[in-house]
Amino acid sequence: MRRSRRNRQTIKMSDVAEAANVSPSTVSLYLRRPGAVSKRAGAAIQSAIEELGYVPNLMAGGLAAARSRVVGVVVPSMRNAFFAQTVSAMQAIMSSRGLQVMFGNTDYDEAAELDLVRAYLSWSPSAMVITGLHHAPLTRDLLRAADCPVVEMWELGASPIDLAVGFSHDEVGRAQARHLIRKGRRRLAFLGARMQDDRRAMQRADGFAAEAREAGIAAEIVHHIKPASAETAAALLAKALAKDPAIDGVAASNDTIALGLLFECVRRGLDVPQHLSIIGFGDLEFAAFSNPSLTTIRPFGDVIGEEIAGLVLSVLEGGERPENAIINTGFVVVERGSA
Amino acid sequence: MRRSRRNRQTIKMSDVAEAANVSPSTVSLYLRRPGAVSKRAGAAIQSAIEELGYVPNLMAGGLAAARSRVVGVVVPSMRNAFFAQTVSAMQAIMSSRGLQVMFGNTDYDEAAELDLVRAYLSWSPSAMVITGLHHAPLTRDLLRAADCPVVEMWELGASPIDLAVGFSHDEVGRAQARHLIRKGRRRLAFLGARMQDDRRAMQRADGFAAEAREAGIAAEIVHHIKPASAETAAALLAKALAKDPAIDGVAASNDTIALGLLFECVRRGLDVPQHLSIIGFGDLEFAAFSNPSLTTIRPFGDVIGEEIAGLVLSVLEGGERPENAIINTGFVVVERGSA
DNA sequence: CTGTTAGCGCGTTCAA
DNA sequence: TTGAACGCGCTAACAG
Repeated sequence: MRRSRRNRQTIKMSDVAEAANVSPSTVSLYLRRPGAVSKRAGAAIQSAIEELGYVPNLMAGGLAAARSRVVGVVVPSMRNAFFAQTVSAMQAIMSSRGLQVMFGNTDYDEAAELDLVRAYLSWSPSAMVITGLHHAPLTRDLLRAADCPVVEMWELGASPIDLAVGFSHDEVGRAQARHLIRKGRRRLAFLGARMQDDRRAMQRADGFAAEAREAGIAAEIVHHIKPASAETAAALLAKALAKDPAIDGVAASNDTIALGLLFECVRRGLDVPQHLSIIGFGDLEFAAFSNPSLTTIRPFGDVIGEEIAGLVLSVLEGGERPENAIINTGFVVVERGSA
Repeated sequence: MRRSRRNRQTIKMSDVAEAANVSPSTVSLYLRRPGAVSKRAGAAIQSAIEELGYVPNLMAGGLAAARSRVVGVVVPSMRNAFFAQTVSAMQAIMSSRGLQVMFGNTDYDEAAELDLVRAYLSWSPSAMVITGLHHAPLTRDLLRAADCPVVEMWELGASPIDLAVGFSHDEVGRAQARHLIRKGRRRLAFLGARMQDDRRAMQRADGFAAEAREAGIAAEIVHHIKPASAETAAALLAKALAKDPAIDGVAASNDTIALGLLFECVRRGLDVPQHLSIIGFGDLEFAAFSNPSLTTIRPFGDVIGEEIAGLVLSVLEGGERPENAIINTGFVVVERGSA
């Protein structure tokens, strides 16, 4: 029966100490700073650990140190390839340095975000990583009061709580508009899904509109309440064409929408990029496969994850703290067939 | 300066107890079983908690209980949409019941898997969730000795350590072959990426070959060492055609390969499904968008996550344990244009 | 470099 | 139903 709770003979630090003929605190010290212990003691401890199969109890350690090796990570959705990429890259590095990633999805819900932040803070984490710069006031307060580095990611612009790693979505929208304009397009539209929840998509839309306005070019912003999908894309295109049948260049809030648009254009017999130029955002794997292939914007999600891991590790280990560091990971326009 | 460690005034259970005029253990009892405390005391405690903004210290609780509300989850890669879906679905349910998900990617490396398992076990988790049924012997031993439910997911077949939720990859391979045969295809091939690491892909290939053999039909298995991508797919197709230029039906180890094949067929002027039928695996979002759209197999990754959450929660709460439960979440063939 | 001494904040007996 | 006592396994001063 595997359910009994107290039956397992757990090897603890004092057992290791006894086997190695040293005191528990020497073992503890060896585990945390191997160099601070004599070679003889270190070797004895190491072999005792291996023979006994000792595994440290991280909860006890965390309780005593008032700090755990946990990093709390809050994202809108891991189903989104962006965040999956960032969190995976981050986890790989952190894991190799003894940090454990706890993650949760908010599904763009501020109440869920607050719950997750509260839950993670109750583990006395080594760091908190959260998506975006906008949070409920209470969430912000909790994070500001947190006794650990706080990294806000995937967005730059407003003033961060502590550290920030990401890029400007306003700039992305502007780059989308500039690209279409450079291609000779003069009647633009930005098509976005679920922008009422996704503030970063909204910022891209605003940047897009601003850039067009400054260039003296017409630009519609069309949005749909539902999340990105092929159907949403079809509905968005219909709506945009209804507003202005002569639209010749569109930016999509993400590549799922952009690919859906490509698909819908085929269905309608609209030639891309002849009649309509399309530029996406995200550079999904399939952006390169479509026909025509999708011109889009690549944001470097993995770099965001790596930078965050580096930042957190340097704060934790170096002691040297890049106070209020802001890292811009940038983005590039990937020009392909659709625009 | 946010780096000082002991400066934050943490509200602890004893503070709540004092404010509510009860003893700490009554507060503890109230938190764990609200019904076991008198109405008066309960109300007093509740308001004290809210006024003080008390947040339980999960490490202290876990240490005392010899068990944390952590669930360790080990997947090959969160970048893989399958696992992102499963883990997200699981996390959503678990989080609503007070369980925290800690996850890590193995990148199909058994040593990395072992490290992660060891790390998660040192948190005295409430449950362990791991991908597949095959692990290093030591990993298996650790998991078998673990004092918590262990769920192996995304694979059924061999005998599980404890609980299992998934489906048979052998059956998937057979279904792919059957579908192609039913479509009148007589010269088959299975094209797989990175099958030396991905045992489940290998099982699909074996099932595919077995089914073809039993039907008296030729079937090649072609593989490529590198991970799935458009280039890998192109190389695989070239290799398959070199082995047998008359191949008329292929199954891909996943939809990324399948979509890459579709793309490569366009490039080569091979009509799909006229000259070549293609069936994938995974039902990626873009399988429905391609031209022709991709016939594939849908595995219900979210259901796997939900079932796991339900299983774990019932073991943890119900006490009733579905000992050695095996849940088959199945799969369906999604017929579209490519086969 | 090592050992001693005190807790970390809470769950869990058990007696009242 | 409540409270007192005890200890979970470890870290962090400090003294030697």
